[in-house]
Parts: sequence; C-alpha cells; structure tokens
Amino acid sequence: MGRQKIEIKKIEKKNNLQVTFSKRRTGLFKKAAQLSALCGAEVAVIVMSPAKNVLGAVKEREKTVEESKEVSGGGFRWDEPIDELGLDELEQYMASLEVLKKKVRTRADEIAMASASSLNFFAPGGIAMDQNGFDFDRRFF
Amino acid sequence: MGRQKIEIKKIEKKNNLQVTFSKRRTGLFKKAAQLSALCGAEVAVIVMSPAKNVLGAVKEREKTVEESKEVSGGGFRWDEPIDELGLDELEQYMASLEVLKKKVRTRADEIAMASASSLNFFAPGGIAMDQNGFDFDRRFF
DNA sequence: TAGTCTATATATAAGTG
DNA sequence: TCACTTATATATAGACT
Repeated sequence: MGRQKIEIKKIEKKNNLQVTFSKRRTGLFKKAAQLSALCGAEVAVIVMSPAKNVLGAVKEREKTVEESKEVSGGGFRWDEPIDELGLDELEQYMASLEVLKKKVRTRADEIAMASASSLNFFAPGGIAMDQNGFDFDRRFF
Repeated sequence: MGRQKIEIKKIEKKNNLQVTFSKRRTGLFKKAAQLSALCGAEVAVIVMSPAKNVLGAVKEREKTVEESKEVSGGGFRWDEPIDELGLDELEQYMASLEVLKKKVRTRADEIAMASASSLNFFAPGGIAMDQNGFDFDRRFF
C-alpha cells in the first residue's frame, strides 16, 4: 500500500521486514481498536514477533560453526562455549515454546467448550510456532 | 474509509453497525494474515461479536416491562413468561461469560509466565466483556 | 532504530440490486 | 442479509533523516 505494490509473501530483506512488521503491527492494532469502538465488539490481538527467532539463531550459529570447521578443518566441538546463545538457554527456550504451544492449543479448546452453545468457530490454519520467536504483544480492545 | 468520513465511536444505527462489523472483521483478519505472511509472525485474532448482546437484550426487556407497567399501572411481574430470553438461559450465559472472562485472564497470565524471560507485554485496556455477546471468531495466522 | 514524507495501494461508507 | 459498485478515507512502501 505504498509507492509500489508488493507480493504477499515473506519479505527477504531483513531490514525491510523489520520496518514492515513494525508498521503493519501498529496498523493491525489500530484496526482492532476501531472495530471495537465502532461496533462494541471485544477484540484480542496477539502478535508473536519474528525478530527473536531462536530457531533461526540456532541455524545461524550452526552455520557459523560448520563454516569455521570447514575453514579450520578441525572437529565439531559441541562442548565449546557458545557465546551468543547458550545451550541451556536454548533448551529452556525450546521447552518454553513447547509448553506455550500446547497451552495455546488447550486454551483454544477450552474457550470452545466454555462457549460451545453459541460459538462460531474458525481456525483454518492451526497453530504453528516453530519458526517464531517468543516476544509478543497482546492487545485487548 | 468510504464515501464519507465517520467518527470512531459506537455506531448507533443497528443496521449500519452489523454491516460495518462484518466488513471490518473481514478486513482485520486479512490484515492479520498479511502480517503473518509478510513477516513470518504468528498472529491470533479473537473477535467477540456484538450481535448477540444478551445484557443489552435484558435491558431492552426490562425497559419494555417497565414501560408496559407504567402504561397499565399493573405490578412488575417477574414470574411472567419471558418470550425472547428466558432467565435460566440468561443465567447460563452470565455464568459462561464469567468463566470465559476468568479463563482469558488466567490464560494471559499463563502465557506471560511461560515466556517470561523474553516477553514484551502490553495490555493497556484490560478485558471487559460485560457489554458483549458470546459469538466469536478466532483466527490464527 | 524510530520518525517524517508522499505517491500509491487498499479498505471501506454509502448506495444499489 | 448478501454481492457488487463507486467515491473517498486510510494504510503503507520506499526514501530519507
């Protein structure tokens, strides 16, 4: 919606992605607030930021290690200190992610149960968090 | 965003409200889907419809009863059959609403706990469901 | 990284069938 | 209530700061 039309597919340039994410997240919250104000509807919006993509971080890390291995010809050392992302920290993240994922799924079912009698239900895409980070914003309008 | 600019405040005309709600809900879901596709962010949007506003229905009902009382001069009869909304049904709705409300709050806390280490948290408005119905759409992108 | 600018794309208010 | 149309309001892509 600007100087040029863009395809609705993953933005490659990291810089552009961050800018677009920030702008569109603001826009989404604004639209949600308007819907609420105009129609008296309750609206909740949850956005998980793609910025702190720990799985991506791991891949980057592995790539770096692989590259240095190739360059140096040395062995792959899992016991070497990982400076940017500790394994323990990573494992915690992974565990948290699993917990969160399951809880969100459970919560979805609970809401469906609690309001079963008058519920219109749509969840076409399912929940897939594997490619995402943990930072998120929640807004209730 | 159309032929005429409108103020962002509750739409009075019931008909316009329903049309605007439907259109803007569609627009909100679309924006959420785009944000997800463009940026790889996970987005959840929950919209509670204002259409089946049971509390509003009760108030309407009470008003009608009050008016007929004034006109007829008769007593206020709680035992008279309520045609459009039974008390039992209303109580069920009220109970469901409370459960849902508490569960949403609990869920918010749970998510906060699960992701505490890397969480950016925003919930400026709190949750207020008292003026709303139960029908809702959920979308995950 | 966040704010401003501006041309353009998109959403949508009203109206119509 | 839905689908379509059209004029207009709003969101935003890209550039710059």
